[in-house]
Amino acid sequence: MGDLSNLPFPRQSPRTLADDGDALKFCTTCAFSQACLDEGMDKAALMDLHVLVEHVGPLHAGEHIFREGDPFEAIAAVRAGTVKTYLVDRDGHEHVLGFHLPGEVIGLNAIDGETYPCNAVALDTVMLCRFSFPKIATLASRLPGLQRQLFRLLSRDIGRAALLAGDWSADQRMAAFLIGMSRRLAARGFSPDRFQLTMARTDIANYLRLAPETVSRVLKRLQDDGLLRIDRREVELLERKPLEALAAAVLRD
Amino acid sequence: MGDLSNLPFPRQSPRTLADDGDALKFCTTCAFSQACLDEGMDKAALMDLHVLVEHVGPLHAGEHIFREGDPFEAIAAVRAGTVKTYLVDRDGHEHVLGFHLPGEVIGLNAIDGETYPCNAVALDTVMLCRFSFPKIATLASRLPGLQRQLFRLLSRDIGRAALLAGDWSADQRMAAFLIGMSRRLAARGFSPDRFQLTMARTDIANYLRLAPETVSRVLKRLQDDGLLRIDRREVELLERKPLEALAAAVLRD
DNA sequence: CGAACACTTGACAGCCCTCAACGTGAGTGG
DNA sequence: CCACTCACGTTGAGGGCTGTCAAGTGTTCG
Repeated sequence: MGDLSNLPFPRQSPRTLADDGDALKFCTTCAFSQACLDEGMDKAALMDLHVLVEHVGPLHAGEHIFREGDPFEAIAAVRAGTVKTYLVDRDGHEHVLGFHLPGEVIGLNAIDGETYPCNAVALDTVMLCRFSFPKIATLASRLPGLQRQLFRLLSRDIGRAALLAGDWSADQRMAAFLIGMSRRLAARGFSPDRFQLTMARTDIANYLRLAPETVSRVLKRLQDDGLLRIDRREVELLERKPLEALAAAVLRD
Repeated sequence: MGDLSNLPFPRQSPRTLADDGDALKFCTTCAFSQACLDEGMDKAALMDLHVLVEHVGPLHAGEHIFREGDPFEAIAAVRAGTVKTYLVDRDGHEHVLGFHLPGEVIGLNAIDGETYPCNAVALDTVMLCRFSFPKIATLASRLPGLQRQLFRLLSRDIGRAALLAGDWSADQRMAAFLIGMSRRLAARGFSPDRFQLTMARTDIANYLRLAPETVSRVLKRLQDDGLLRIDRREVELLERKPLEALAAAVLRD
C-alpha cells in the first residue's frame, strides 16, 4: 500500500499541481478564500495567499497525508474528497478524530508542538491546498482578515471537539453524525437528503465511540423505523424531523 | 447570589485592579508573559501587552465571569483560583468543558462567533487578566511571538478537548483527571502528591461523563486499593505508578 | 473462483446509570 | 453553645444500554 510517510506534504513532487493562474477563481471551495472574501480581503491580498498555496494530489484511498510524529510544517485545506484524522492507542484501538470534507482544514491541532499529533488518511480521491504554516502565519501578520480567519478556524475546532464528548446515546450520536454530514454536504452544494458515506462502518464506530455492531444495529433500527434508507454506503434521509430531533441535543440547536 | 451577567467582564469596575507598574514582574503566572518571554519577546513588547491587560477580581465562588450568549469581547488568563467552564443542555444536565488553573486561558472557544458558547464560573476566589480580543489580535499582528502564542494556545485546546472524548473506563477517566490535575499543579509550584480539589463531586462527574455516585465509588475503590487517600476535597496520591498507568491510555504518554 | 474483508445478526454479560435512603459537615439563628 | 437546615457526599439494589464474542452473509478484488 503506497503512502507518503517518507514524503509527507512534499514541498515539490510530481503530484504538486501547477498554479491555475486565476486569482479570482482561486479555490472557490477553499475555507480560506471564501472567508477572506467575506472579510473584505482585497484582490491583492488574495494574490498573496495564492502564491503561498501548493496544490497537492490527487491522493488515493488509503494514502496518508501525514502521520503521528511527522514534523509539522503545514496545514492544508481539503479541496476534494474526504480525509480521516485518527489516533491509535497502545492497545491498537483506533480513535477517529474527524472526517474532513472539501473546504475544511486539517493540521490545526499540530500548531502546538513540533510534530503532528495524529494521522491523516485519504478515504477516497483527495485534493489538497497546502499552506506552509510559518509562511501563512507571517502573511497573517500583514493581513488582519487572514489572521482573524485562522483564529476562527482554530476556535471552531475546539467547539467541534467538545460536541461529541457528551454522554449521548448511540441513537443520538448516529443521528448527529448523519445530520452533521448532511448539513456540511448541503453547504457544499450536494444533496442534503441523499449522499454517499466515504467511510467504513468501523470508522463511524471509532468516531462515535461505538462498537461496529452497534453502528449496524442503530442504522437498521433507524431504517426499520422509516427514518432513513441505507444500502451499503448510500444513505437517504427520509424523515428529517425526527432525525434532527435526535441530533439536536448533541449539536446544540 | 451576585453575578456579573449584566456586566460580564466590565471594562471599568470597582473590581478592576490598578496596574502594578512593573513590566518585568508582570503576571509571572500568566500564560502570556511566560510564553512571550520564551519566544524572545523584548521588554518593549511586554510593555505593549502590559498596557492592554485589565486585572479583574477578586471574584468569589459561584460568581460568573461570562455566560452562554454574552457578547464576546475578551479572553482572559486565570491568575489565581479555579474557573469552571460548562454548558447546560435542554434537559438541564450540566456538561463541564474544563477546569482552568492559574496560567490557563478561558474564552478561546468564543473567538469563532459573536457570543460566548459556554458559561464560566469561579469555583473559589478568582483573579483574572482580561484581554480585549480585538486589541490583542491587533497587537499580535505587530508581535509575531504573541501571535504564535495565541495560535499555540488555541491549538492546544483542540487536542485537550479530544483527550477525554475517548471511551475510557470510569477508573481510567478518574485516574487521568487526578494525574492531570497533579501535573498542572506541580507545573505551578504546588505539591503534586497532595492538593485540594476546588470542585464538587458533581462537577467532576459532569466533566468525566460519569454519575456522581460512580465518582464516589471509584474514589472509594482507589482508596481501598491504597492508591490514594481522599478526605472531603483533600487528595493525597499514595501510589503514583499505578495511577499513571491507568491514566496513560487517556493522556497518551 | 477463492480469499479477504466489510457488514450483519444473535446471545450474553458487564459496566455504569438510575433510584432511593442514609450519613456528614458547614452555616445559621436562636 | 446547640439545634436545625440544607447541600454535599456515600452506600446499596436493580436494571438498561452497549460491548464482547461468535457465526453467518455478502461483496470486492486478485
